[in-house]
Amino acid sequence: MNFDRKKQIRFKNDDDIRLLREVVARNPIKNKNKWTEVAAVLSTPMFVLDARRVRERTNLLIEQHKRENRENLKKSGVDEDVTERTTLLDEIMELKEEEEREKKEEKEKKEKSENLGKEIRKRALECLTPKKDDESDIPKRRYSQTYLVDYLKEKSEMEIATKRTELELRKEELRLQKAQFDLDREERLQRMEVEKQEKIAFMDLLKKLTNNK
DNA sequence: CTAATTAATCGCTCCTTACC
DNA sequence: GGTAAGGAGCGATTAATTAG
Repeated sequence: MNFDRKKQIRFKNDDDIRLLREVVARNPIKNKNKWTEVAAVLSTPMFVLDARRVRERTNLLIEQHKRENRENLKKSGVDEDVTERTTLLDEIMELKEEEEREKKEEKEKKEKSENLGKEIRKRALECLTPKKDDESDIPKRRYSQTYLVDYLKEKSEMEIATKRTELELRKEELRLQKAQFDLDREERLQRMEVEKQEKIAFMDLLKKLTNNK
């Protein structure tokens, strides 16, 4: 028995929607401290939340959403209901994926440039270390200096070249990502619109039927 | 009603980041 | 280098909800 444990706060569907809206609006995936803001916005005296609670609830919802998607797919492609709830969850998942991709890329880039630096330094060092005596017809100092200059030149050229290609690649990637994202969003909105129209048509039909009675 | 299932809380640990 | 601070996730425990 633990007496200092808080009373549990259960999320209702409305609460979930409000939560998901805030998460999409503020993107705490990218700015960790935003979890606090989200919690502050959603908290009322009756419904007290902290950043951790908000984060854990979001994760739980996403887990459930993923599970549902998997199951729908298995049951031979039942389309998910197009509701605000699922739309929001999809968007949050995209935010998460985007963040992950960015982190991975950053890491890879860092490693790459580190390796490049190491390599060049190593080679420069090799050329600076004294050779055996039998090569001494070339003055040591001159010998190493020219090589050092060469390597420095090589180094900066390589860096500029790789940076340029990396930048172009990155730009292209971003463009594609954005295009895909916009496409997805457009598709979802359209689906929602179609559903709304169908609902309206259905209601009209109902009205007609009842009036004609 | 009780048993089973699902969700919330919390302690702990691991990771990253900032600072020395 | 290391280490303090804070975020995040995992798992055990407990509480609430649902099924039977």
